[in-house]
Amino acid sequence: MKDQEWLAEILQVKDEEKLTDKQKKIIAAAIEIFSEKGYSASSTSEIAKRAGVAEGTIFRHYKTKKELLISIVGPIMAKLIAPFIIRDVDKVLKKDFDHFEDFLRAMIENRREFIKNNLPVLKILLQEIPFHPELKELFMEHIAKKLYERFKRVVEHFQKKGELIDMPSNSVIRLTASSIVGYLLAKYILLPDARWDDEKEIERTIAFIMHGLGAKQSF
Amino acid sequence: MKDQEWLAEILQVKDEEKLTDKQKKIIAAAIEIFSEKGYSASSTSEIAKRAGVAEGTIFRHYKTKKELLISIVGPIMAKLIAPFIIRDVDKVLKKDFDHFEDFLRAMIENRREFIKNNLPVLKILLQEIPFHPELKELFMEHIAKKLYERFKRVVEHFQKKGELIDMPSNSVIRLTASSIVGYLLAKYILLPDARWDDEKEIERTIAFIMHGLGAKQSF
DNA sequence: TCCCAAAATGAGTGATTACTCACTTCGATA
DNA sequence: TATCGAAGTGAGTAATCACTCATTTTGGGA
Repeated sequence: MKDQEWLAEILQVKDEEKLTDKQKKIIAAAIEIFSEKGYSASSTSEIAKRAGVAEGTIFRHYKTKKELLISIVGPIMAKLIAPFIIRDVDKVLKKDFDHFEDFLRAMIENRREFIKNNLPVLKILLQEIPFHPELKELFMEHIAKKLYERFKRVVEHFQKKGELIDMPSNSVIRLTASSIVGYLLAKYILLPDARWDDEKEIERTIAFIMHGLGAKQSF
Repeated sequence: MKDQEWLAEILQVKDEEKLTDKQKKIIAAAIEIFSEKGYSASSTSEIAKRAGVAEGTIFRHYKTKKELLISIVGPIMAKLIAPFIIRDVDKVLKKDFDHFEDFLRAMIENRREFIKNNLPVLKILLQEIPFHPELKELFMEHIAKKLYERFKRVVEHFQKKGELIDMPSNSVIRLTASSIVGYLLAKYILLPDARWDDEKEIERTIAFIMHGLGAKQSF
């Protein structure tokens, strides 16, 4: 783990709780080990050892191992959609962006830093969601649903403006999200060691989406 | 587990080994439990119990738990690229497909059934690849690399034909794969319970790719 | 300096883990 | 039908698991 900016970021979320020095070390160690071996294959004894802490200290602050997982992975979900909540999307639509293209560019730029800084935690989230129904519901109900609703309004706004193709918004969202998530997944997970000309790749991705969904033709 | 066509499919690969009845039950149980709880959280005792077999029987056929995992997940990789190996891609290009579009359609159609029948095993593969270097290398070296090479030749073929945009083949592949994998992931993993008008969604996806990468303009 | 609640400790708990092995059962062949 | 290697068994093993708790250490206010 060369880079530990994510620690600062996740701790910032939890600052209100005034964490002990050892608590911070526990969280840091847990993130490292969970993302290296997966939640189930990680033992509390190993986390304690890497944190330089007695095993009992972990259970003083977290009743169970799963509570430790959720305390790590929960806060990241809120931050994931924060920029879509804080500024109301309607205002964003009417003032800031003349074109869908600009909206996409701003969104990618906005979330890129966040993803880079929180990569290990996002990896854990992605890995564990299928196996923890509480996590899945937390994500689906409070994150995916809201993200979907807001994105849908953006899409329909630009469809009415005649900028986007006349296609069910579900499909527009799926195709747009696939392209963007595909880029992020390739860059950060599949081929993290490859050389990436990020600016060009992002522009290619945006151009691809706009040509694919532009309102030149109908289906 | 309503549908168990995948059992027939994976056993078909292993037929040469003349598996015992109990061996088949072990494999079936292991696939179910691995895909339900993940490899690490699955115990050999539970697998034995669900297979209706003594725990020792598992270790008569597989030295370790990990060997059982690999015996399940390994063969599926070969089948994943089989259609790209059996018929040489060059012949496919020169005879069967006049347009990139037709190639995409045939590829999606071809792999759809396979993915449907092998979903639990593919889920296990996807989940466990990050944590098992042997698996990762097996996949990267023998599957991803070959798939990439062949796909690259297809893309460059249609670029020379003037059908595809003048863009680095890496980016063309990334954008195409994102769109297709995005559709399959959404249909089978993210929203398996939603109603899908598959024919329309596939046509939308292909049209999206062709408009996005068609040779009308250059970058 | 004393005090005390919160923080931290680490030996100890029973349960569960992957895996072993001496033994029994099975089934094809001679 | 007798034989023999492979298939199957299940009690047993040491190690490790998440978690507990009586006890000690710590740090800030009086």
